[in-house]
Amino acid sequence: MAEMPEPTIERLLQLTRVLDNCGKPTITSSEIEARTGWSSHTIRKDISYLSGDLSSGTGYTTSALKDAISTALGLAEGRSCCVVGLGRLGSAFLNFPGFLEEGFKVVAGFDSSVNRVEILQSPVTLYPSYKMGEVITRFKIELALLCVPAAAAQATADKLFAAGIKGIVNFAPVALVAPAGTRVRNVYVVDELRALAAHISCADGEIPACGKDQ
Amino acid sequence: MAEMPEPTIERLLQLTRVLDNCGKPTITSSEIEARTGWSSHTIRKDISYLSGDLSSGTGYTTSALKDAISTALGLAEGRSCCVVGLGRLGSAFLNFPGFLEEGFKVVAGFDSSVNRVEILQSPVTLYPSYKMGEVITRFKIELALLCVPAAAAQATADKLFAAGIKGIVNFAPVALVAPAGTRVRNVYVVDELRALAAHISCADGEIPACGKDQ
DNA sequence: CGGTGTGAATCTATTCACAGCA
DNA sequence: TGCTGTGAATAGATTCACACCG
Repeated sequence: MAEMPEPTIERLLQLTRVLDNCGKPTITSSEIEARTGWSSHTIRKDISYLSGDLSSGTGYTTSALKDAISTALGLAEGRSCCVVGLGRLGSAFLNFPGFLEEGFKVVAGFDSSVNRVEILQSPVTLYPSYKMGEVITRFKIELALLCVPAAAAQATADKLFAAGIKGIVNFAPVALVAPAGTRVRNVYVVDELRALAAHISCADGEIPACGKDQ
Repeated sequence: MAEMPEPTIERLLQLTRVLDNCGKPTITSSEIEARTGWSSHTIRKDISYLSGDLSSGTGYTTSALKDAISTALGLAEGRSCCVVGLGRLGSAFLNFPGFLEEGFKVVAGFDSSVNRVEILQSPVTLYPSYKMGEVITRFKIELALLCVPAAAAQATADKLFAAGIKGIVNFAPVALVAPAGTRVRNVYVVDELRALAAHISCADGEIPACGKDQ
């Protein structure tokens, strides 16, 4: 079995969302094409990277496919994560049930304000930021949701990586520098709007040169 | 000037974040490499798709580069957008100043609950959902932030596209089907964690086949 | 020289075409 | 016949190599 291309991984990740909402025991590659816009060829190729007994003659068994993606991508492991920066966004994550449902356990929250750490009600244990290193090591936390202000984002990320964090979901509008072997994924709504706007300009021909649609 | 590859567009969009936070009048491709992980070759190639007088002999003039990206990608236009679904997330967007700073104007909010529309305080005019088509046409709204529950997401998206919306930022954990000429960008934190987890598994060698790092 | 700009070469991903299976 | 699975062909993006400019 060959190495999975990066885009394939991204599509398989998305594909589980389609399978969750398809409501049928079986699904064909062309049905997936209709729901995603990816060509059935691409989808079949993507799925061919997985192993297992997936095609019941006609179409794939949705549950088997979901499981295959889950194990192939190492999503069945139940990883620990933490929330860093307990402002409006960060504290909302403390009470969000969706993480557990997908196998992620939020085991700690951090904030530089000791006061806030003491006052906030939360089902997750909260710590002042200076305990980050210790707590991350102790609970073997691998992932972090970084919700601090932009100005503090890089410094905080540095501490997280030093403590052994492997991946950060970054909510600050800043491009973080990250050491080798780690990953950052940025979530910033304005940037999503900008990406959409770029493609609109392109489609309208307002703009000289630009990639094509879908 | 050739067509811009899709990945180039994505990187140029990200690049403005680096330029915003670099604090210098000029920046070289290798400095950008250090801050982003993309090779200086790739960056120079990306920038070569832009037009204008960008390289002052040594390095690029940051402000000129920012402007060039902005015009090349059609981001200088001041597009109108709306918020659909005024729950916790949606109503937070009504008061968020970051959109305007980047040239996006939130001109309407919609919710299926007439009651909620009447009660909510907001700097943005709010409407009941059945007025979506009319309002979107009247104000030439091009973009939507879709913050409705997962079960309502596709139906609402269909109405938005029918009304002429060109791009949706989707916060529901659902893969939306979208007509040709339109775009959807998904923002869902759990999926970001899953992507990180997939790459961790890969790096740890826990998983048979998988793309490589960075 | 230390940088940028860009055609050519390499590497990667997608699409095609067809064999195999229910 | 309609679908999956996969090597081969095409298209696409990145990397390289070198000319060129301050």
